[in-house]
Amino acid sequence: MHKDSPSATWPAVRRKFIEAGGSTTQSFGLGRILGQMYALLYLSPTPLCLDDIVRELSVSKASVSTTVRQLERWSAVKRVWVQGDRKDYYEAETDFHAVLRHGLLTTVRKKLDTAGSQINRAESSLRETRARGNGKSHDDLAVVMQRLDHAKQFHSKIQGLLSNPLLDHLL
Amino acid sequence: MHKDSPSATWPAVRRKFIEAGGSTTQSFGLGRILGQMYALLYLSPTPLCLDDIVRELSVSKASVSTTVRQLERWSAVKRVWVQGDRKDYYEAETDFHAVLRHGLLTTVRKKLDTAGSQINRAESSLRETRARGNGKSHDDLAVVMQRLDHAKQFHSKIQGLLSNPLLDHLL
DNA sequence: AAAAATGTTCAGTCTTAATTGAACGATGCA
DNA sequence: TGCATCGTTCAATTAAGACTGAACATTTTT
Repeated sequence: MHKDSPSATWPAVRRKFIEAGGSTTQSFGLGRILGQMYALLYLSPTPLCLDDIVRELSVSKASVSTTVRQLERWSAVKRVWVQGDRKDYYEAETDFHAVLRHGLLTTVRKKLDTAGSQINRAESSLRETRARGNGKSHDDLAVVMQRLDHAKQFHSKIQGLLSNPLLDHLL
Repeated sequence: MHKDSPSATWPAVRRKFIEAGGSTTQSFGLGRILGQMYALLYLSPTPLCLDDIVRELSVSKASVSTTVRQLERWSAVKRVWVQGDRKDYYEAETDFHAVLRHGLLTTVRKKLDTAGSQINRAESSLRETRARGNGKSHDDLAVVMQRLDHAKQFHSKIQGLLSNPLLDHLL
């Protein structure tokens, strides 16, 4: 009998962690590189430049360039200045709370917005349709209207929750 | 000048709504059919069988079969019995609260779980590594350890939040 | 000014995962 | 039992979008 990982080397541990970050973001539908890159920066005690990242993750510079800007938009990483080097250096934002609020929540909110406006459009179209008696029985239309209302109501409840200051408190 | 949609027909309104559902779920990384199917059932005053859905969405029966089971697992639809028909009929669960809790939250929780266990594994590996002095400066290792701890802490905070009864209250 | 270094953009490739078609097992029916 | 109806499964296809290579714009260095 032998122990599974009796003594992992530091680079091995790091690689594992980065890989884990990648598959996590991948499982959430964001790309793999996003997570790998954030993990890499998160474990790095010093800021890294684009080519560092290219080297560490062996991905194209194009990917790094676009992904780093995505992470920046989410305030998950920030650009930092390094003495006497014109390269751009990046470090991870360690305040997850800020990342979540500024990045994830606003993204979700945006998607829910477009969904909501489509519900509204459907509802008002339907209201017009109902005026003229189009094919559908009156009872059926009533059911549908009631459901659209229900959906609208739920939608705004969620929207409210996502911008509820109480949520910030819980985090 | 003319009004944009002065009088949409009922089938047109419905198609729009279904399409909207599809693109919403798609934008969240779940397939397109999932949303279309739920939207269809949600607007239907009566339960539908698999072939109804195949006809309405013009998708393969295979897709309908697998997707309906996914929706069922999330308790987003439920199977209902129809007098003297051996086909399976389905209707939408209109209690979004239940769907969210039973479907979405458990899914997210599961993904966070695997992420969390990977953080833990990394941390304990690193603890071992630190015992022997492997390459890295002691200060750097300290920073990394501190960050892994920080991540672990945040992770459990989120896990807690997701199973917080207070969350149910807010919904 | 030429060359090098750096970051960005975009058309094209490649990977992942959604979707399908066809074969199958099961269940009811004549 | 033979036939029809349903639903499921799985290998294969297809579509979506992640990722790349090469060309480019910009700034720095020689």
